[in-house]
Amino acid sequence: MNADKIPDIIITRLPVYLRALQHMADNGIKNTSSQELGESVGISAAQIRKDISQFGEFGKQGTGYSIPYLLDKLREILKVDRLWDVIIVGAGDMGHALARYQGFANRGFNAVMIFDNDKDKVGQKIGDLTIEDTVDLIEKVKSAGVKIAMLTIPATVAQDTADKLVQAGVKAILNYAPISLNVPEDVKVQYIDPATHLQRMTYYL
Amino acid sequence: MNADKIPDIIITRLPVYLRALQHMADNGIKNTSSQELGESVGISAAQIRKDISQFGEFGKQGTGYSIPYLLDKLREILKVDRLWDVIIVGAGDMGHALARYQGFANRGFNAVMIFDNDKDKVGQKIGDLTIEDTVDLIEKVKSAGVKIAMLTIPATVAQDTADKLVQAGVKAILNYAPISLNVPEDVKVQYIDPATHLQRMTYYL
DNA sequence: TAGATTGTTAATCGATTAACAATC
DNA sequence: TAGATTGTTAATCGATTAACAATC
Repeated sequence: MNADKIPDIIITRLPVYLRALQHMADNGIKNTSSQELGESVGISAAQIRKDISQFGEFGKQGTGYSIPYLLDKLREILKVDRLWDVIIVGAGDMGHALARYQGFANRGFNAVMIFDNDKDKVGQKIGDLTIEDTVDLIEKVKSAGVKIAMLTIPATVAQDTADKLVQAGVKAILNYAPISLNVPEDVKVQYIDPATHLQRMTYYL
Repeated sequence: MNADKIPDIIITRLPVYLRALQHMADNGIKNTSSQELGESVGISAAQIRKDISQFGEFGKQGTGYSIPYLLDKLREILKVDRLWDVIIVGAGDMGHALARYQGFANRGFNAVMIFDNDKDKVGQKIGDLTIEDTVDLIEKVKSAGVKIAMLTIPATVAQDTADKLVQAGVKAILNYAPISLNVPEDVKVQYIDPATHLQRMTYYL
């Protein structure tokens, strides 16, 4: 294991490798090469080898990588060899979709609470979850020790709510609100904004 | 206007600038500086100036950028100074959420069709749209000339469906299915996978 | 005018690629 | 063994930052 600081850009690629390897494993494939993995994710073989080798020697000359072994290692590196509790803030259409999303459990995540500030929604059930009042967010998240939140609320209240999440001890925010958030250095934010993503492609049309 | 090839990474940042500037404009702010814009999106002032200057001289020494003017220019560059028709493939929770999403219209996009291969869903209404049968996708998309699609279907059928989209003439795919897609060079793909995004943050927890 | 801020250059920094010895 | 493929080095390529003349 290398003790140096790993570049952020490498960390962003590892989940993509993990996903592709999981897909191969699901199809009963036991081994792969940097070449093959690279083709499946659209990244050069050299870069795949370089990225993976930052964390140890997980391959074998001549035969490549054992998929189950590499899966184990990547999950360990990304710390998804466990189940993280996650909260959802905002019970609109997107919050509903996330609360019902089946793809989290086998990738390391478990939605444990959903909040909304609309009193009419509080108490309603979405799947296993009951919508809770946002006024209780800080207290409940803090005492449950949840570190990860998904934000699906209007842009107008997103910064305020992010501040509350930070107060509650949240360290990772997946932000669906179409606005940039300002958070302390030790809090990570990832952005999902469909319009922004679409606008990254229209330039080329 | 610079005729050189603009690096892809610059194009990915422009929509973020656009979003922040729109936000400022909504608050009645008329001018900004690279410094101020940079702070709001978490990017250095030098980089903002460099990015923007690839396309022309849109600022003024001493006073910075006129927000309405820069908005116009960025929309023109990104080609979102018009309304793009977009289709949704997959009428599950995520497809529903996108079909009802209010944030597209004022950012250059208009959902015009939604498809699903479940015969029980075909004919049902979601907002203004009626769910159509995926078997008709190629024909309908081709004849309507739609160039942009959002894919909210299971990973198992995503590649097949992407191939159909390509056949239908689609050149930009926003892929919500948790799998890497292989498409021709002239087709752009953006990925939105909440589990992948979350896994990019757990490493740091 | 004086102060502020751009657009741009050069320097620095970091990421990607090519190539190959090591070795399974 | 012969063929394949890794991990790693050095070279290349590209992106970011610092600094400042130009100028509003």
